[in-house]
Amino acid sequence: MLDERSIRVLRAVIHSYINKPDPVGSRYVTRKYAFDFSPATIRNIMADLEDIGFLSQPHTSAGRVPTDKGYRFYVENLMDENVCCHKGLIDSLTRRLEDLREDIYTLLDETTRTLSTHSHYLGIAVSPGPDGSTLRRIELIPYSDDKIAVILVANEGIINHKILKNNFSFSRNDLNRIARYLNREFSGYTIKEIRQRLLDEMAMDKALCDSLISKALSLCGDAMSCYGANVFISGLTEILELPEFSDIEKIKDISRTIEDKHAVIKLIDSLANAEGVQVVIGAENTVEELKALSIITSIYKEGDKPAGVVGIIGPTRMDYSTTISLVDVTARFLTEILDEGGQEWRKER
Amino acid sequence: MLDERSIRVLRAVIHSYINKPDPVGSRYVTRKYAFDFSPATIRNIMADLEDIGFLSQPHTSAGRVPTDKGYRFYVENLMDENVCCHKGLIDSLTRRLEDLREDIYTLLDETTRTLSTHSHYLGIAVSPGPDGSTLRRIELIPYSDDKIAVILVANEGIINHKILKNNFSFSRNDLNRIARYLNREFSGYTIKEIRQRLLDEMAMDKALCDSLISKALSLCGDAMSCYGANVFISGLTEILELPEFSDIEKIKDISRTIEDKHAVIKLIDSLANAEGVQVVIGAENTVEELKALSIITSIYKEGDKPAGVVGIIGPTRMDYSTTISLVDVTARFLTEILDEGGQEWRKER
DNA sequence: ATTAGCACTCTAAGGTAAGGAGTGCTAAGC
DNA sequence: GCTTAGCACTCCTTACCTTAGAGTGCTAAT
Repeated sequence: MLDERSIRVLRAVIHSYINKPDPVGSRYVTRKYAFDFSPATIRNIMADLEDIGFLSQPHTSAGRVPTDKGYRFYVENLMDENVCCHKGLIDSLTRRLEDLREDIYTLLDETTRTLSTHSHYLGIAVSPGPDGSTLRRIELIPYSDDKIAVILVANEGIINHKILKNNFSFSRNDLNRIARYLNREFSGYTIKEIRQRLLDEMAMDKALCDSLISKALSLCGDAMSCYGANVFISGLTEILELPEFSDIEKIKDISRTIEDKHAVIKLIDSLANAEGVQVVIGAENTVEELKALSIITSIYKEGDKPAGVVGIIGPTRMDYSTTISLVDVTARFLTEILDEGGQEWRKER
Repeated sequence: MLDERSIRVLRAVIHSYINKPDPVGSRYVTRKYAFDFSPATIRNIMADLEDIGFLSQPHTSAGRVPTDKGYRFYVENLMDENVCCHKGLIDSLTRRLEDLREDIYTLLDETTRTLSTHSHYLGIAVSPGPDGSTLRRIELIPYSDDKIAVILVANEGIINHKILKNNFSFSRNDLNRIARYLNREFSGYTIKEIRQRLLDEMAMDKALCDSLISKALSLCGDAMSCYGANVFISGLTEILELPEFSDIEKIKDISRTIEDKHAVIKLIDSLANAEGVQVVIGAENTVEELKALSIITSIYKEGDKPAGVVGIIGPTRMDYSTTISLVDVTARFLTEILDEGGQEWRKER
């Protein structure tokens, strides 16, 4: 489809533009990227690339700028794949996450920080959703006369606590018995499975009436409802430094978007199913406010189950090859950390 | 020091500037604020106010702008105190915090959101520091072969969990015994007191060697170390709308500051000791990046002990009287909510 | 003590011109 | 037939100038 020369030119334009967001002209390309042709020839090639839709001109007498389609082609066909030794990243990840491997919230928070300082874009992470993670223990603690603290300890270091109104006023003894029962019945299952079983058993139990058990089940159900995924985003300071965000309006768009966690979760969820690194470029995005941005994500796993998502949000002219491998490495790193924690538990079980 | 007329002028200038950040001129003051004097007279008065340092001119032929010192005088002497029926605020606080009263983190997060939407500035909150809060229960849960999840349930709905490397490998039975011991010994004391007692007892215990107890104590000590205050900030979108932040550099300053939680905590801590609403105006601030901003805070309490701080960060030309009472009302509201939760517990004890 | 009048200052906005970067096209060269 | 030098053309950017307007400070009159 494209001959060697066109590809060289496209690559040159993209690299130049990634480096500095100024339209790149034919003369500049010949000089900077050591072409054996004159600017005029390059101009012809560029005109062709514009016809295909890979480049565009901000105005008649300006240089060329890559389009989303151009980036897409670049990412899929002509990226340098060899940028994979993120020594610095691995180092700081290891250093910063060493002590956190069991508390996934702090861990993800630190991860986004590290991602953003290394990429100079926004680092994002979504914690494992409720469904996938496996319950280790459930603990019931009397909190006040009519309230109970329920603590769910799941895999991946997730600990979720919740304080519930207790309509039945259990004694401490009751609570212990309920806790023992719940642990016997449910630990080792995923939250999703437990929810399902709760539904089943409560349907059955309607007739049957060991009231303590049915109360226990309803308690457990309450505890697991609205136990949602968490979003972490950091690096606003980083992207404020980028020339494309010298316009306040763009910053407003972004800040609006990232303050609305629901929107982010929805966005990320749509990418959470595919294996490997996902790249969404500019207008491919479904969220209006982010159509000027690119998103690179990858899932991390716990054992063999997908757990959550990490990634980076940056301008469309981002340094794809570096950033993609950055995200890739980070996701693998997280998977590894979670595995270490998980193995012990699986062994124990 | 100042005659009636000067005060009227100062108030007029400040009100006008708060409303719209344009230098205000003598003619405008006479017209808008119905003075019986000519612009020339007002000019003379303004010149006097400038001499005292309450007003200043951006440039020779511009109107006047209040200085930090001017705001200070305004806040201390001439503010309308009567803006105190924040019906809307109370309503949305009540509505949004109804179900959260036992989980202080979510509660504070929602509080900052509410504060920022109502004030259109940044809402901030700092959760109770470790020292003041009272331990209700401590719970030890085996997490994996060599790790223990320690869960501290404190007053004010704080639940803090932490996963510790367990160097002694306790059996589940040991853990239960340790937990029972710790609860008997320490529940009802503040974290600060417990830390102190731990130090004392461990010094004594060096000779004495009921090893389980000494291990328990060291475990407890670990759990309580680095259990720090948490900062919540929201409303970036709000302040982006303000005309004074049309300059990117200012936004950078702010975003740098609020991404650095340590700096914020340090800042807030310096205000946490005084009773009532604290107002820091512009350059009175010690943090370089915030010298263009004002900070209004108030402590909220749990029982009679100061628990944490809530407040608002905004431009120096903020609407002090409204904002101050907003913060005041919010702090009282939090105190009330925490009290409801606390009373039950104190009764039970 | 107050104020009308006036000269003066400074900014913000608009308009024009020059400079420059880059293009597309054409015609000549290899 | 592909390449390229040359050239006219377009459009943005910048600087500079001008003008209008808002506001001041001073002075002299009330």
